Amino acid sequence: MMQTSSESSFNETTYSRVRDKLREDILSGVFKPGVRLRIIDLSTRYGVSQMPIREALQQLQGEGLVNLLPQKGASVREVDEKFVSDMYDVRMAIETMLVRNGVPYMSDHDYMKLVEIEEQYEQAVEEGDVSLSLKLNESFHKIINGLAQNDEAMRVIDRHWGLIDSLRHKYGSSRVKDVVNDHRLLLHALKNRDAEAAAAITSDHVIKAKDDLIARIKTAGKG
Amino acid sequence: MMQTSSESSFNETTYSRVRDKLREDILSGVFKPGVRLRIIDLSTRYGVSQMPIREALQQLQGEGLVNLLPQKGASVREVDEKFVSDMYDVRMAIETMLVRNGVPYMSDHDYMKLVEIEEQYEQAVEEGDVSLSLKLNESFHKIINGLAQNDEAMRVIDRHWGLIDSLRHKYGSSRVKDVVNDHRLLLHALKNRDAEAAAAITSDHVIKAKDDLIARIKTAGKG
DNA sequence: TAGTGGTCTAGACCACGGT
DNA sequence: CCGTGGTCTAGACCACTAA
Repeated sequence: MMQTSSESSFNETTYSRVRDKLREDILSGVFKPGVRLRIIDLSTRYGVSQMPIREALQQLQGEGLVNLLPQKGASVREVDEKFVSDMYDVRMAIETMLVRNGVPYMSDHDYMKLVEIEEQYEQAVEEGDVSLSLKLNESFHKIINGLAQNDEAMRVIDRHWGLIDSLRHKYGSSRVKDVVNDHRLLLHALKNRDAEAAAAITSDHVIKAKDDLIARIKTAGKG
Repeated sequence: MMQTSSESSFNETTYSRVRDKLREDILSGVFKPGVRLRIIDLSTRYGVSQMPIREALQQLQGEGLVNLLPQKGASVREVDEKFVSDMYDVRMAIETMLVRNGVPYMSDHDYMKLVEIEEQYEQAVEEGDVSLSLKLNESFHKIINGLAQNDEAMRVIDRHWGLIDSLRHKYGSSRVKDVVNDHRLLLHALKNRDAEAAAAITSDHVIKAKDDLIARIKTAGKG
């Protein structure tokens, strides 16, 4: 059997393809939190031998999506309330730092871009386009986080966020109105180049998002 | 050839052994930042075949110690001034959050343990035992960071810290006196269960440590 | 168009857990 | 003490690079 011959995507290895597909399968709920991931099963599922599967699992462990125990096997990361809370606290800490450090580097062009995205975001909210609004919201925060040019910090919050983000899609949000308000406050602080105010608003914003998601998970669990 | 037969350490796989040895070799300077890591070389060096080496490299990439490019190979992570600065900013953000969240959970026993470690620390400093003082300093901060019980946050700051820590050993510190003072201030805030004061002191403490290390790297580079 | 070196497969090895 | 399934080895395969 040839290895990567058939329809070989350019500059893409087998393990990276498996990793991306497996990540997608986990985040879309094909493999739910806690389930065992048997290498042989995955091997037949993705049509490759065992080693590329293992490499993919190693990498997904690095992303926090998978638990991997020597001689024991792999399982999808459990996400409980505490995990969600801990992750949001990490995000809060880092985003607050990033906005505080980033404000001095913000150009007028950056600011105008933010205003533009916020307008599109509010329109998407108005029209009830949940998918688009989540995407625009992500762009909004990504631009702000990027101002400080701290690649390590960006990697930390990008890396372990997949599972949380899938929960946000699943449970939605009950505070879109409030989010819009937070964004406007933040834009106002940014316009004034007020780093401390922007940091305080960001901190508050993330904590409210955390409390909202956890509340929704709780009620869903009871329902 | 048997695989893990000779002197098989209990419950330890080949890749984990290679990973630990390779990490040690990187942090101790056997493989310096930027150097290429050839799988075949490592394969002969550690006396195993190529796959365990690759798995070890995948994991070390997850720890940020190694860069890994598909079809290109691996290299030891470059550490420049910006990397050090970025990592310290991440640490500052997370430790500040941890101490703020942790203070309400601190028991009297925790506090007494901290006082005890600080006494040992100051004595080690007095005696000029650098290795011991670094170790005690680590214990001190680990206890404080652990109060909030945020495993994810702990993982983030533990994970990518190896390279920075090796720099601290290499370049030392010019502010041991100042560190002792910071610790005492911090203990005082903790005694009063003043989370905000403790957070402010922590933030300041980490930033000073960053500036000190970077200054030392700079002067060493010029010297 | 070699040569170098990363990647994949197949099968053997063996740790662990249930019988 | 056997079955299941994770792990390792050897060698083949092939992507990239330098002439």
